[in-house]
Amino acid sequence: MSRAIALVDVNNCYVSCERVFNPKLIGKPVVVLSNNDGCAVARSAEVKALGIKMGVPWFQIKDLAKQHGIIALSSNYTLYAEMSNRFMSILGDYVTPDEREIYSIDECFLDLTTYQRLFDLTSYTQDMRQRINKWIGLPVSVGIGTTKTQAKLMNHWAKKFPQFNGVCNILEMDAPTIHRRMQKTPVNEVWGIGRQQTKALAAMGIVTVADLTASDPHVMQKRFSVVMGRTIQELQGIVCYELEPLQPTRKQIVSSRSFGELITTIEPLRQAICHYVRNAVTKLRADGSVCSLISVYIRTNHFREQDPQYYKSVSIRLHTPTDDLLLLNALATQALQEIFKAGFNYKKAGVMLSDLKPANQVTQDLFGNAVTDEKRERLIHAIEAVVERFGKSHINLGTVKKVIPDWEMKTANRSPNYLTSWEDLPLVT
DNA sequence: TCTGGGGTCCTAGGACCC
DNA sequence: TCTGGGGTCCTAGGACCC
Repeated sequence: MSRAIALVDVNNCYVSCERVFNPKLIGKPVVVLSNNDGCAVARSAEVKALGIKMGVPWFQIKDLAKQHGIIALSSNYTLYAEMSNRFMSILGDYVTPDEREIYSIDECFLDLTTYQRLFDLTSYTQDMRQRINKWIGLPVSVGIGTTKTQAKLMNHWAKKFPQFNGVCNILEMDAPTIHRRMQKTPVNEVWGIGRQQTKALAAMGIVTVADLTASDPHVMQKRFSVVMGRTIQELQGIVCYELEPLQPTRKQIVSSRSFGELITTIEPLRQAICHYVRNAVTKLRADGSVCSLISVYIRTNHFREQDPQYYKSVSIRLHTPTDDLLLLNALATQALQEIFKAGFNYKKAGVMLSDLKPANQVTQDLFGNAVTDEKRERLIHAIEAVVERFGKSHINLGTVKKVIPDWEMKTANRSPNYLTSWEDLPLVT
């Protein structure tokens, strides 16, 4: 029995969500705009038909929009998140938790391998589509393949060819048909192939999905990257990416925003940064994490090439990981003062919290640095091994490092390199 | 005049330390 | 005093994704 991975996604997600609550928008050309109403981030089918691309600045299409009666809405992410929860929860009725990977706000991978025995997968997923539409009013498409990359491609076909009626299943297609459709699909539709790669591939004569699928993954991996090699294998049906049902905890939290107007002085920047820190710390605490590094950046408007440009960021490392708002705010303000330069028109600023760790796993080592329980245990074992081999008088970080070669020595240059006594060792709680 | 925000992964060079 | 190698950290930037 072959593996069967489905990708279910909401068509024109943000526009569809808005239509659920305002049915007058149905059948009309609608766009949803980003913050500051800057760019189009979602387009209805009617708008796509006018040739308006994803992410175009609103001011560039304003005239066209007027001409065709396009309705522009500011985004409402709280609403979209709520609709997303309901969508994912309905999918949860069809599979077990470890057969579902929530990939983004509007996309979900499902492992349907075992369901092939009991159901026809096309009708099974058609049932999902209908239920989602009936219960929460969202239109969805389904692509089914043996790998995630194939499922993504099938999802694209499900939208592109009306005869599929929203579900495209590669397992039901014969090889010549697949090949013919791949020949007609441009290579940039493949998951992981962006603008730059498309250009580089075109220079080698690879322009369609069929071309890429026929290429040698090992040769291409050397020429491009390991990611490219995997993408090709996945297109060929060789699994490189497993389903990841458990959301990995994120590694950084970013809070940033463009300003509606240009800023020249430090005070409004300070207020903005203060706001971003609060925003990021709220997320940090919701995750139950603490951070060890805070970065702040400010920049001018890079679209205004005629203006003098400035971009500067600075990071501050914390001795002890924290989620303390006041402390992080003070550090961010200090960072801002370091990088601020008068004489520029600032357009954007941001704060990044990184080196995140679960708050409950963090303790301090004898230098006052935070270590996870796991690391501390390894340190203690190493020291015990040193004592056993060389005796107590030889306990120093250098010897410890001989026992654990990959032990991080980053504290060695700021703190005493030598332990003075056995009693200095971290306590085991 | 007006051009989003939040992520991941990878690479490279310079400063600095042992 | 001169030399080299190995390592970390920081900054910057590029590529991709939604």
